[in-house]
Amino acid sequence: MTNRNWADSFKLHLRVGDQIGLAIMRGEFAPGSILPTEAQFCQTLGVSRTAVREAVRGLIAKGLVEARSKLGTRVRAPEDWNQMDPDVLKWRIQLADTSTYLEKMFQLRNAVEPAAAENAAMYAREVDHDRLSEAFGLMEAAGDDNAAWVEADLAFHKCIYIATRNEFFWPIGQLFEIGLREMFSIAALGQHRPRALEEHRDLRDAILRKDPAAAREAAQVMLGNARTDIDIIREPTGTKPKRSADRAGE
Amino acid sequence: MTNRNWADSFKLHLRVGDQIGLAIMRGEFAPGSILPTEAQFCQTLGVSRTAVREAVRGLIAKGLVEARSKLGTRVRAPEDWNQMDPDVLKWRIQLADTSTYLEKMFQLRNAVEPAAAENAAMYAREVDHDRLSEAFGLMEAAGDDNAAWVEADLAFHKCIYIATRNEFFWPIGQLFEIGLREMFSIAALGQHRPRALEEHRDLRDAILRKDPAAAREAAQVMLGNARTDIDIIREPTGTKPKRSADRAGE
DNA sequence: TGCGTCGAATTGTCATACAAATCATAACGT
DNA sequence: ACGTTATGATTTGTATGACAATTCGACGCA
Repeated sequence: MTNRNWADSFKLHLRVGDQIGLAIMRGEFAPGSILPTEAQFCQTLGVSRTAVREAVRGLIAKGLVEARSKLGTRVRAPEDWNQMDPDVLKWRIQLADTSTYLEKMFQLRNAVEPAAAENAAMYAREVDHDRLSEAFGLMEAAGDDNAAWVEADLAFHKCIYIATRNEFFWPIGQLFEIGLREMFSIAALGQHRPRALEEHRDLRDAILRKDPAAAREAAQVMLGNARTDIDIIREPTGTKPKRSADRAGE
Repeated sequence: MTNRNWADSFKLHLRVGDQIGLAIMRGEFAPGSILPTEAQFCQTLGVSRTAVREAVRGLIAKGLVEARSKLGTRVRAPEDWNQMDPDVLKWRIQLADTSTYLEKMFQLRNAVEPAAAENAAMYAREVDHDRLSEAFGLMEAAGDDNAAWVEADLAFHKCIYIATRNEFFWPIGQLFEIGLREMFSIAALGQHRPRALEEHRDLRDAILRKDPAAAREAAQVMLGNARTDIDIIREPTGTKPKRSADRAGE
């Protein structure tokens, strides 16, 4: 079920969409400008017009471009294209400077996640409690397996967002999930893990006993520490995560 | 041609996408199930396969469905489809119960908007200040023109989100903009407007003088008042939702 | 029973043709 | 000379038909 490259490798129109979308976000086609005609893309990329058109349909759906007869397909303003889209996000990560990206993501996360925890404490149902406990169990069981720990961590936070029973929180959790997963292949938070585990336990307990204030508090503590951990990573002194993403921008 | 009610989207594939997307969100096609084949849609809707395919491309881009050979196009789980997409949002609004929708939106808004104001106070550039002042000027100048006031109000808040200089805040502002605009066609003005104008002025001033704490405070005050007005709407006494629509825009 | 093979169904891609929209330009009338 | 209208050209939109790729299911065979 976790096929990620499936979208990239197969389906021609998705590959084409990837190419064009990335080119747009790279600034190769400036906002407001008209990008090459379908026919030109056909020739450039060596594919049929159908493929190009279907790719462009995807970009239209993501708000990156708008197409009108005779005028051509125009690149829309960056404020208009829908930043939460997984693909848009993926392209952004491939191009962004890692540190500022992290900074911005945490700005939003600091705003949202405590509120999400609060709402989760208020509105979570039993199935949410079960899933949250299960995810926490996976974190406990992760041991030295970094990959497992990261996955469990992400699952834990996703549970919180879903437990809010508010669909509008989901995509934000998704944003962090995608961002963090893309950015760190393996996180280097090893020495902080016992403390992080305790913080997660506090948050889980607060949600389970339906204590919104405590949940908010626990989330804030957790985020504060996570933020400093990130700052540690950003220092060139410690172990550096593999930074494969930010190179694509050059 | 089957449905003549949708005059906004000329393009056939967009109308088709609207129909199918709405049907999916209406639960007509359950998550995990396979929806009718392209050929069947062609016959049902009386359009060519091209139109259906391009419509489905849009739905794929929005995460609503995934298509694989022979298996058909499967409806993905609701957590997977990308809730921030303007169209998805629009469909949701058309189907949602208004009061719970408002409630959920404000849960998120309470979390995000004070933080956005804080960030705007810190990171706004001159062009942002100008645009914010301009939008506020439009609000002042709106007078008795309700439509103008609502538009100016939405523009004002959009300015704040953009002034954060954090792309991840944008789509959330977009969410509110779309939601409020779709929900209330044109709002009747409330007697709250003078107070609302003052609150907006406070917020603007705090951002202009780069005072994050004050900006956060001002946003919270404004949201608190808007929230209570919303609560009035939710009274089952049959009060018209239109009454407080303009307050909801804050 | 277990296995491979083949066929059918469905999406994926291609090619072509024409329709619709719209901009540029030329022709026309006043 | 100027504005208006007709015409044409260009680009996207839609339709249609064909074939490829993939995969499920059923049949036949050992």
